Amino acid sequence: MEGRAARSVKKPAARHIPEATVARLPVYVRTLLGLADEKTSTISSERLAELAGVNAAQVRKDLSYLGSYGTRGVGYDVEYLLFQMSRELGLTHDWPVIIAGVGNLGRALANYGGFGERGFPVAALVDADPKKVGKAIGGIEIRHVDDLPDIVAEHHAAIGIIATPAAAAQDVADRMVAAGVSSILNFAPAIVTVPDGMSLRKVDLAVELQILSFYQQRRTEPDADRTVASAGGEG
Amino acid sequence: MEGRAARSVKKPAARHIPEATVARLPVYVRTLLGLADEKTSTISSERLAELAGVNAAQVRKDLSYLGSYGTRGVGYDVEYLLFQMSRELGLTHDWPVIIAGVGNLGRALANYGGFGERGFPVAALVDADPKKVGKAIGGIEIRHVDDLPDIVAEHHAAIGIIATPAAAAQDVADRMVAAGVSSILNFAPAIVTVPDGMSLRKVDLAVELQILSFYQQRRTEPDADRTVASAGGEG
DNA sequence: ATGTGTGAATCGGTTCACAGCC
DNA sequence: GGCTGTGAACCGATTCACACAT
Repeated sequence: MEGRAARSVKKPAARHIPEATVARLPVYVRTLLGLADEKTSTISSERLAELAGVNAAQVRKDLSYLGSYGTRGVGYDVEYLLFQMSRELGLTHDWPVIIAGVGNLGRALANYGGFGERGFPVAALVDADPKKVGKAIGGIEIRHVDDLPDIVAEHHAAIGIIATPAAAAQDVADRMVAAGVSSILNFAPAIVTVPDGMSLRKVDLAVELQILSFYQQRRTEPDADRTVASAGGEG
Repeated sequence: MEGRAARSVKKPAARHIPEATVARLPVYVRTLLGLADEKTSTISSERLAELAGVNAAQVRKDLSYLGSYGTRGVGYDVEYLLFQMSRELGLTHDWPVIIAGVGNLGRALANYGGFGERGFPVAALVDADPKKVGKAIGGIEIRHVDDLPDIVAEHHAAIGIIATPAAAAQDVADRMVAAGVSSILNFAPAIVTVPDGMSLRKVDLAVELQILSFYQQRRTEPDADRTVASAGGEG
């Protein structure tokens, strides 16, 4: 860690914030928003840690990457911290997103209002099926995936959401990238790759359940003896 | 999420699988299923790594936690590996899940057919609002959250999905645990805690977008940051 | 010759513990 | 006294590199 600037040559790049910390910042923001509502003006790392479900030292270290925004002996100013974190996360303005794939999952995501409420309005829906084009879901018209370049330009969209079947995911990702999208959230159960410099995150709902299933399995079947009432095939 | 030792003396961790490995197993399974379809009979760690989007050494190490299922100089037998991994993950039978909260998100998840297709049929929907009780979504009747104990017993459900508003999440989690659920997937934008020995995973869609927003922000807004000069120091 | 299985090295991240400031 | 900010210790996970099996 190069906390203090040395006389040696150093990259002028902006502070590097560990990825794990970045992933927690939104949780802190959410927590602070709740606190701001109830007029709490300052908060200690200990209390924030408790509310955010992490360790207090973690909170302090995480916040220290943003700068020294706390006051020793006092804590952090809620409003100020919120402002700094929102700015850092780029939450000072909306980010229109484009959802590709209007099958079950895409429809579900389009109908789910939670994106818009939290600063990520769904700007457009695209699908490869001409029969779906022209229809609308949740008030947003479905357009053809070939129009992606226009749509991206039109809405200044930088973030794309992939909700297509697995087989189409990589192709759609490529088209999104070509159209100018540089951040992708992939819900399709497939590995997609993007060029260097782009961001890619994935959420696979079934995988989450399978992970739970692993531990559940171990809990209910301590020694491969008791089987849950079901098909029970065992080799 | 620690495996409890059986009655024997402390078993020296012969079977402990790192959490990070567990999280990748479902991806391997998915990949292998695709390979099995196209009649590939054996696969090398290198090829599997490529398809699963990870490093080859990682694949070998991960698989070695399950046992020595590969053949040196040859690779892994796809079918056999698939069988072993499915068994380990508890995917040899279905796991009925219960979704709590029938707002936008819950409706979206209930309508999304992907859970059932992949071994996690939605056994029941519950909500606290009496006006919603009795209605159905995606063919599944909505029942009152007070009935959770009955519903859990009835369906032998071990996994619960929380899709309520943030404010209700902890209460619902507590009720699920009391009703006998021991694995929870939380979609509500709130921190929930469960007793030791239970599993809890969270998926926050807005948080995923906010993480993307962070990197997007840095990409679009070049430096705009003060210089790191030796005179500055901190504070 | 090929590709697994695994100790050893490495890396990133978490937690500890305390110096420094209010 | 109270609480932040951060080096240092620690811990888990990833990657390397090579012995070993086929």
